[in-house]
Amino acid sequence: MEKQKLPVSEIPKVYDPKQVEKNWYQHWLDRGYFRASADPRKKPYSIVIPPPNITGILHMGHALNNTLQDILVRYHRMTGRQALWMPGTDHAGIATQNVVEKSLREEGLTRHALGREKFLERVWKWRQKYGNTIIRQLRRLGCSCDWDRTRFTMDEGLSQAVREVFVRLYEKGLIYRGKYIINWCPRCQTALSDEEVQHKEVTGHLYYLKYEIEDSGGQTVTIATTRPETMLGDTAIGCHPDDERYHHLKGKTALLPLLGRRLRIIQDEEIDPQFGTGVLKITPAHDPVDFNLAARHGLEAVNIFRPDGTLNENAGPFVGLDRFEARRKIITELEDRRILLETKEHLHSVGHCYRCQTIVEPYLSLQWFVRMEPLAKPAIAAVKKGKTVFTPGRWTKVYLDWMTHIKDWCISRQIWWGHRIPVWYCGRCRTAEVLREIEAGAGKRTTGGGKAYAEPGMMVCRQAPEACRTCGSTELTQDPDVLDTWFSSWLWPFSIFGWPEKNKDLRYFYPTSCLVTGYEIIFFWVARMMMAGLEFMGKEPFKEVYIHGIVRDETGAKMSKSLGNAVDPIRVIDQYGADALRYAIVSITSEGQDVYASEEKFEVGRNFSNKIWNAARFVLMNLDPGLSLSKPPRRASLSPIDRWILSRLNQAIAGVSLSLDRSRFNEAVSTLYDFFWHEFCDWYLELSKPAIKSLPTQWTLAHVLENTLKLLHPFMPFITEEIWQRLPHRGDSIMISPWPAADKAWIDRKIEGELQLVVGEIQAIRNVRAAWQINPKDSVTVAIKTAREKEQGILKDYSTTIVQMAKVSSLQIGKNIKRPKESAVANVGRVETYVVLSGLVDIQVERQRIEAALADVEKMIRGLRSRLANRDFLTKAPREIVEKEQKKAEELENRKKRLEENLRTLC
RNA sequence: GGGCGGUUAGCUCAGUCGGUUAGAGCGUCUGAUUUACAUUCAGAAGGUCCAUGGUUCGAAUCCAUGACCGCCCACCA
Repeated sequence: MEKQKLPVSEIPKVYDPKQVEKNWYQHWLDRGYFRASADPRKKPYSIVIPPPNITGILHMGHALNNTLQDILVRYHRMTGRQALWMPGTDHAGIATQNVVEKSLREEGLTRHALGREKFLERVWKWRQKYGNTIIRQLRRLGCSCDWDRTRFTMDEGLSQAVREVFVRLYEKGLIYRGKYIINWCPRCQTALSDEEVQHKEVTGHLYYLKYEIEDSGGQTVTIATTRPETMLGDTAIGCHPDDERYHHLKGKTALLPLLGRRLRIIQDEEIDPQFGTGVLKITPAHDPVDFNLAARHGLEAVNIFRPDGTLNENAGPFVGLDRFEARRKIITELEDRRILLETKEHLHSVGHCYRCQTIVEPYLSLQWFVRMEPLAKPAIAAVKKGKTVFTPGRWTKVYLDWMTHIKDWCISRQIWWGHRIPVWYCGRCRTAEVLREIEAGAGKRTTGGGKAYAEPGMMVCRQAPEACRTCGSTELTQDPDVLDTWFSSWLWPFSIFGWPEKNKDLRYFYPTSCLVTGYEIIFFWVARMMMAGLEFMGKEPFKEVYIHGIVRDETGAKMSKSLGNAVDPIRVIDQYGADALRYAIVSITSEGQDVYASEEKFEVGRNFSNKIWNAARFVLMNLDPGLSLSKPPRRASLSPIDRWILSRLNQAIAGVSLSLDRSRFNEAVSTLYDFFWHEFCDWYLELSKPAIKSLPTQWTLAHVLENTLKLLHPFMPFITEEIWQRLPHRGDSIMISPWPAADKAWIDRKIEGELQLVVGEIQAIRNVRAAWQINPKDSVTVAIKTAREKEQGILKDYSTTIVQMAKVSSLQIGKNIKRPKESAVANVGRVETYVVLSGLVDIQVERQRIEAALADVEKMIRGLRSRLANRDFLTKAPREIVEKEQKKAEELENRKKRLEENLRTLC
């Protein structure tokens, strides 16, 4: 974009982000600055985006997550690394299917009515229409992803990687199929992994039921349960073998109320005698504990639910009822028959579907699983050895705990949108008998020891086979299920580079440098990527995992669209600008803590943008057209004030770089805010006004501004580019300009210290003015004829400057006298009003002021003296601390003397 | 049941290796305006750093115990 330099007078007073953001983003795209490719001359820096769901709409969590990534990428790009940010989206199996099904419902359609193929066409269409919303929104945020490389988890290449991984794991004996209790969502009608179930504490009820013992003359046993409807599937009852209360039940049989089924009475160590009555009803098909007990004791499993959560034929008179309705009916029935003895409130946690919040049902069904333990071992080792580091470190433990107690991963989903399981079955080989055997194989783990799981007539292939390998039949059907969404996401860090093909990008950019994500997907995603990366690439997928907090609203609720409390980042960008949003969200994110977003935070960001804008406006207004930034003036020609701000600048460069290297984003941004606003603008800009015609000062203004813009660029890319383009810069864009290096030669602690003293003096004068209650309107009398004038060196220079600025005048306080008309005074700006004539002092007030100050100083001196008199302190504290304190004490003594002298002269 | 995080100004929060008189933003109050910026500037008020005990010359910071708030994990029938 060729930008005509506006005459300064036409730079608007208020920063307007709209056009600026659009133009510069397009400029960056046009010039290809986001692109990165393998370049052996440079060090790589790579990040893969946590792929947002295609159903996603940018929320504050995304804004935080992606701003942090963009900061890292932009920073490292400027430091000269080959920085790549790989973007992409996730097909989000269940979530997307739900969305499309919902839109079908509005048309009065169901996916079943439509059929699998037609339905998938609809999903693809939906994806084409809405699936890139979030990508567009990320661009508005300013994300510098290499968009040409954008991937989608259902792209052909990534799908191929999925099949490859499935087959390899299968051949290694790490994938098997089996009939187990899994988490079933009756609404989505699919299996869920353990991680996809959210447990919530709810107050339910504990029902005490009376079961009759067979042939015992009416003896009964009382059993406590939270889910009475599952009694219909009971096939046994049990107690702890050492529970003396129930020894008389050994070998007996109980009778199931309502249905009259005969129930074995078993003993098992796993049954807790403390819970309820100590007797457990055993429902193998609907409870994981019971399922295990049943496997040990050879009990039959009776399934009483249909996939949609209604009761099936096994439920006798309750067939067809919904599970919760059935619960109510059964309770009433049991009450009527006096089988329900007691109902107590009971706090327990109930699993909910993470997609639709329906209560999840433990359900016995045939599913595919990944055997995780062998995969977890290297993933544990890699983190223990520090190959991958978590920031903040406390997540290491969370990760390791989960990995150590890892359970097998249920990967099949009974939905249509996703990667179809690459398994085919031969209709001829799978006779009714074979199928019965498979069905009957509940609980038997048929694989292990490196051998592939096998079923007659089953083929696991990378491509659809033409014919059955055993009998040659072409009567083949593919497994109808699809894979868990995360089965493609866990390959993301290498599948996006074209794995299994070995190529330059993979070699150059893998392992990636940093993964930025929230803690809610450590188990879903981070841990599994570690396993996949180590298994298939032989290397950890990232050097660092940066875990940030969750964005909440002011009341602490997790922001979500459904709660209606979400602050829409796009609205914030429209209203305040992307830079303001980015600044705000970073400034409130301290390491790993959850953050609370609110309107006022974005206002602070907008105000900061505007401050930057106006400071730049001032500098540009005063810059000599011939000034060259690349030709620094001789050091001697710089005023002490110039040298002060240059020193401060270099401290800021060092501080910001260090903070970024340590991933302390909020620290970096606050350093910049303080430096820019409270040092550069409040002091330097004001003090530069009298010297504004001086070229060295102009150079300093422009130089400090330019370098601060660079430091700010990763955080606030748009406004920094806009201003930088108006400066006499070199190069095409700030985003590819080199990151400033802190030049130690410029850091001058002496000048900083001395100017701090002067600043202190000015502050003291401000205080005097306040104490005297001088209305500056009346009292522009300005002088700094203090003792300081006699002092040597910088202090004197500085005081002189102020005197010059102020144009000492002899106006008197209290009279409404017009301000002097000298232009110099007008130019002085705000500083002028701070400086006040000494001499015309209310002696009483001044004495009070000095006495108060003296008291303060004396108090501090007492504290210091007692410390310095302490032998332990002198011998045990580090020397530099002691020296610092001694110096401080001296300074205080001097100050005290001055104050006392002032007091004497007053009297 | 296990684990993690938090408790600092009226509000929201920083506070690194234990070391000056504990900071910021917002809010409140007082004042400023020929100004790059009212999306601005100056000033003031406002603190038992959750409690108790310990370590230390020195603790908001380290240790122990407890309280309260929040989160995560677990086969809490």
